[in-house]
Order: sequence, then C-alpha cells, then structure tokens
Amino acid sequence: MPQNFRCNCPFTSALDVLGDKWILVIVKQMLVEGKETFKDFVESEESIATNILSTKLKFLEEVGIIIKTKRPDNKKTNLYLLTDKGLALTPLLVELATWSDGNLRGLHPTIVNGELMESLRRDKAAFASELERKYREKLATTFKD
Amino acid sequence: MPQNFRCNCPFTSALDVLGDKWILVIVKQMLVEGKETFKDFVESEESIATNILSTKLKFLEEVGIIIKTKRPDNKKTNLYLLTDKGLALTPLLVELATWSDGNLRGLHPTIVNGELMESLRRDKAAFASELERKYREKLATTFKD
DNA sequence: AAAATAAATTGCATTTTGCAAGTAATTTTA
DNA sequence: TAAAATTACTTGCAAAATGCAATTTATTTT
Repeated sequence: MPQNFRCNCPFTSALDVLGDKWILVIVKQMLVEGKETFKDFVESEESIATNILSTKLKFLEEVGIIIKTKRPDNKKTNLYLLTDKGLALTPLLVELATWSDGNLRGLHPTIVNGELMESLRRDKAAFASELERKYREKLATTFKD
Repeated sequence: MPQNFRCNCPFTSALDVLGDKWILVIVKQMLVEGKETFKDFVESEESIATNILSTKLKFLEEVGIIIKTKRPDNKKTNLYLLTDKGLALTPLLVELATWSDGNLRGLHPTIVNGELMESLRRDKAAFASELERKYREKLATTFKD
C-alpha cells in the first residue's frame, strides 16, 4: 500500500495509489494489449526497466489490482492477471485515452489515431465494456483447467 | 511539456503528462474546491511544498491545462485558472473518485463518504457536468471586468 | 516607514527512477 | 544429459524528482 494516504479525499487517495508514471501503463498493457508475463511487459514499447517493473508488480499485487499466478504446466513463467479491482479501472483508462485524443495532439502530433480510437470516440461506454468483456473471457480460458 | 513522450500510445501519452502524485491533485483543488491562488494551494489539506507547487504550476501552464493571470486591482496575487483543456479533465477526475469509492475503502476506511459522494454515485455524468458548469460560471464572474 | 502577505527561490537531504550487470531457477536444444 | 537459452528477478550505482526549512523579492496593509 502507499505508506500512508495523504488525506481522506477520494480524488487524492486514488492518486496515492495510481499517481505515477508506470502503474496505469502496466494495467493498460494487461487490459488493452493482453500482456501477462514479466517478459511481455519488459518487451513492450514503453520499455520499463526490470527493477522498476518488479517493484510495481509487487505494489499492484499488494493493493489487489493484480494477482500473480502460474500455469499448471510451467514452473518458470509467472502470470500477472487483473482482479475485479483492476478491471474496475477500465473507465478511467478510457478517459485517459479520450483526453489524449482530444487535448494532446497539439503537443504530440504522432499519437495513434486508428480504427481503435475511432471506435472509442464513437461510444466510450461500449468501448469500455467491450474491453472488459474480452478480458474476462481471456480469464475464463486461462482458468478453465 | 514532458521532455519527450515515451511512445505514440494515447493511454501512455496521457500519463506522460498527468502521471504523477501532484498534477491532478492541483487540478482537483481548482475544479472541486475552488482554489485559485498560490496561497490557496499551499494551505490545502494535501500540503504541497512551495518548490514543488511552483514547478507543477509552471508545467501545467506549459501544457495548457491552466493559465496564470491577475486581477486588475491586485499586482501581488496570481490567479491560476483552468483552461478548456483543463476542464476536459473533469470526467477523468470523476472516474478517479468513483474508483476510490468502490475499491479503496478496504485499504483506506476513512475516505470521505458524504452527500457529495452519494450524488456522484447517483449520476456520474450529471455530477461531472455540474462541476464543469459551476467552474465556467466562476470563470465568467472572474473575467466579467 | 514598518509590518505583513504572496509568490516564489535556494540549499540540502531523502526517495524514486533508471541503466547495466549479475544471478537463480527452470526449460529447451544439441 | 550436458550446454545453452529463457524467465524472473536482484544488486550497485548514477541521475532525477520530491520534500523540508530558510531566505528573498515585490507588493499591500497598518
């Protein structure tokens, strides 16, 4: 957990947990890009350092946003998966992308602007529940054995 | 601006700008608590240090989330006000509070839970547009001279 | 003119972030 | 089945960000 929360404000408390450069990037990689192993995260385009990744994964597990598990047939590779608390971040992530889409292009003209962004613009809520649905489906497959 | 963006992902790019402990706390203090001067921010319950505040206000101005101005009759006190780009963060802030409300009480039982949170729970979108409307009203008054 | 206030800046300590290298436990390949 | 490769780390050290306390400058108030 964050050693201690700054105060009792719900906005500030969310930022005590989520307010840093990496936490929500990792959650995005899981939810949007299907990343689930240490290697997956290290190889992603944001290229997080392994020591930071290790620290952040531990923290995410501590606060209950992800769980660490393994496939029964592989003793080496850890799987990191979103919990319900983690999946509940979907609308927040969608708002992040929406804000970028509408307000960051002046500062950063090469932000991606493909089919995915168009579908997000068309219907944010639908986009969010579709992301969530797909992730739950993947969870069901992972745990079906 | 952030020296450089990590990549072209809209989620990650938003976090390149917003992903830290203080940026969105300052925006919240402006939008939700009506704070507008350096002193206001320093005296708020999150008690930000003056050097950090100074740095963050400069950054927020640089990326166009706030503007720095003065009242015509006071040469000392700076006014910091949200731009449209800043006001566009309202839905994101509302999602932060919503996530805290539903997922952080286990870790942080004293998170506020008053009438304001109830109205947020009742209708998130209405809550957001009411916040925005009130802020624009305040802006109109500030600039009416 | 003296005191108080607002908005900083500066110096220094602590913490966080980041790179590069190394390690331990598997798993794959020759 | 021994050697090589892979996964998930940890460690050491440098750089950057954060934070506290004190000081500074420009107003404004008394």
